[in-house]
Amino acid sequence: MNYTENIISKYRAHGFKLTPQRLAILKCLDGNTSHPTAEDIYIELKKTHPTVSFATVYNTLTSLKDMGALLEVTIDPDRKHFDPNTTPHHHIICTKCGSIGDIFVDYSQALTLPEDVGAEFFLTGNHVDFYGLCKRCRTKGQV
Amino acid sequence: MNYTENIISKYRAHGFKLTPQRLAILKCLDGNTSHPTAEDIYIELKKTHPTVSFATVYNTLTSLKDMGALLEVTIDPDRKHFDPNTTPHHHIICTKCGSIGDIFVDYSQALTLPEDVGAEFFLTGNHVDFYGLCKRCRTKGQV
DNA sequence: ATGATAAAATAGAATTATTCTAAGTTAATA
DNA sequence: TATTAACTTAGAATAATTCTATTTTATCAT
Repeated sequence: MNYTENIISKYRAHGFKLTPQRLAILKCLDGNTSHPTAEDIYIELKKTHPTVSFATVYNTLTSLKDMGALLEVTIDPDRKHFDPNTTPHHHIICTKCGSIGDIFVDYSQALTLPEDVGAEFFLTGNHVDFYGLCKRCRTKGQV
Repeated sequence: MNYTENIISKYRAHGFKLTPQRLAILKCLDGNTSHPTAEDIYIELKKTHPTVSFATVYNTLTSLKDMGALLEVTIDPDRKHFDPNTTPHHHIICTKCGSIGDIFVDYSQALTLPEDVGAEFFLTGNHVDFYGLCKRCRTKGQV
């Protein structure tokens, strides 16, 4: 069962409607590793659904988040990005072009807290951001 | 030389003015580990400088960032937080109360990229966010 | 000390991302 | 096919941040 099919059954299970707009948003997100913003999705949707509104995009994103089928990525200080891949992973960000990539490695073993903090804090997760220059930006020369 | 003295000399070196508002913002930031937002700082400033404006707060924060004396922390999806501690470190976030703590451990040795990614990406830094429940929220029971 | 001046502070308008609202539309079900 | 709760829509509202035009002031040369 792929992403879209999986979520369609989740929508049904929750008694939510399967509207053309929602299906189009799912199609846009399925396998999407570009970490789009709400606006990216809105622009993409406009192509097939010219009357779609931002409210629908945000509403759908919220419903997906609520069902655990979408993650909000807090990396860009200016806007929210979204990630349909909900398996735990980390991100690698190009500080020149802003592109975001995925890193599927579990670093939990190595990421131990200092004793004093670890004794007080109930740890539930971690997330690593890697910074640097992507291949394209490296090649194309300096800023 | 402490934080405030250090920055005062940087301001002088850059030919910037040392205004009472800026000095008050420096005083508010010096040794501040609470990761305040612009509004937090604005509210604090109001106590001693009732006519201060948001523009002054933002302008000063920008000048500090430009001088490398302040870091913008992108952890909260809804607003920017600021950190006067510019030595590399990581953060620990309570998912219940939103408080942000500092972790001064260098995990770089352990945070190696997968070969294929590492070969293409010029890595310059990393940042770890730890998630969980702080002591207070653990103790006070469930949400 | 004083005056000149570039830099900064201020109030409020503008911008941008996101959320809300009210009214019309529709998917799902009986 | 009718009913209805849920959805979509346009546009207003909100909130964080930035911009603008004007007034004020820290600094420096005198």
